Amino acid sequence: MYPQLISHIGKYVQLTHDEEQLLCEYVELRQYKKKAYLLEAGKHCPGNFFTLKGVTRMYLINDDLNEQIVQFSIENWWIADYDSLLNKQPARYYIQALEPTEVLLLPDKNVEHLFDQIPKLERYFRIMMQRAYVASQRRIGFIYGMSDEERYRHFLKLNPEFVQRVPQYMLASYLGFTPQFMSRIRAKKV
Amino acid sequence: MYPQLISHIGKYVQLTHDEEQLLCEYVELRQYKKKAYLLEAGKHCPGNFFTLKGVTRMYLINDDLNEQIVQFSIENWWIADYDSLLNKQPARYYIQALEPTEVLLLPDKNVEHLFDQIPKLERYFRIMMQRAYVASQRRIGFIYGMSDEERYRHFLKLNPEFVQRVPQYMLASYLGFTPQFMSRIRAKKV
DNA sequence: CCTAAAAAATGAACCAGTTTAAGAAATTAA
DNA sequence: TTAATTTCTTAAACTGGTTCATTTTTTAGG
Repeated sequence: MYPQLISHIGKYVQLTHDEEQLLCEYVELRQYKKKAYLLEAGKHCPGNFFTLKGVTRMYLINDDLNEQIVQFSIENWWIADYDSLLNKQPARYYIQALEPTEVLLLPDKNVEHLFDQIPKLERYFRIMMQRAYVASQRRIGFIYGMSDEERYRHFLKLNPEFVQRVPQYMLASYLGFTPQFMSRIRAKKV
Repeated sequence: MYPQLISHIGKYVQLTHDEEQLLCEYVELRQYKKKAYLLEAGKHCPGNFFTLKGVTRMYLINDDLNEQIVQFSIENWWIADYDSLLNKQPARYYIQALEPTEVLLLPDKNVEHLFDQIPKLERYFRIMMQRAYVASQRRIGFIYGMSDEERYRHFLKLNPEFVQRVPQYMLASYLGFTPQFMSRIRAKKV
């Protein structure tokens, strides 16, 4: 049993004890060292990862051969290349552990069969997808509505823990500007 | 019965005739003149809109008091302020008809009861949310991976119909730059 | 069909953020 | 504990895209 997962799901839908049991048999515990890859571009995404402990980043290599981070995940977040899962195609993204990391993998294989057995899980994942979508829409709003500097300060205010856990140049990549520019902003802070 | 909706759903899940019937009783046909609002910021989003005919834009007013378009919808797309729906809070966005537009409203009220009666609908909307999320993630990738000019040309190539149907300054707003800059790009095309 | 209003185009001055380059500081591995 | 590597900082020159002001074209309605 994985109480951390069960309790997260419990915030959205009420599973019976049997359903919890069934789900926990279905998921798979995986551990990664720092810098290890949960997923590499070109491979098929094996399923949906729930972070128990640690931090990961999801990124792609863009046309200029730079790494562009699209998302981080920390404890109690789901992360996956949903494009790869939905359209059964090779992943575009890398997912990499930035600390020693422990995740639960919900394999995509037969997942619809699992959902047939536990329809409440389908609701749970509908809500997770909706939340992810809303977060992503908000991010687009921030990108267009704020200057890079405002967006940096805003991110800092909302996610102070984060800044301790990931190197600054990765934050710069996530926020869409250069480490040099970030350094300039930080120097200004006085 | 609304065959256009039923056939769209049919691409993802198989409903029985009774289920189709039940769903169609649940949705509500609405018609809007050009420039009419399906939703205004500050009000609660009444539910999920499925476009039968026409075009709408979804936008917010940013800190500089400019309209920032976050999304368009055309035939067979769902559109809503999912943040408002999910968190039962007033909408941040406006949704406005750009042509005479006909939509089906799936009211949010009791929608979970409807999903209990037709669990396959929950799967359908999970998939819709996942698709929307993927699209939104891709858009963030484009924003960071391409210059404004590249993004404009890329959008044109993928959505040629669109350019005929919406004024250019709205496209510029959606793509995140000024109408003046867009004009410059277009002039260059020779 | 004509006019007022809305949308699109143009040009010049300007600025937020990039690029390039070099060095300093902090981590990591051995 | 040192060498190697990764991360952070600083500064000057540069550029993609904005702003402001004006003109031209298109659209809608009486």
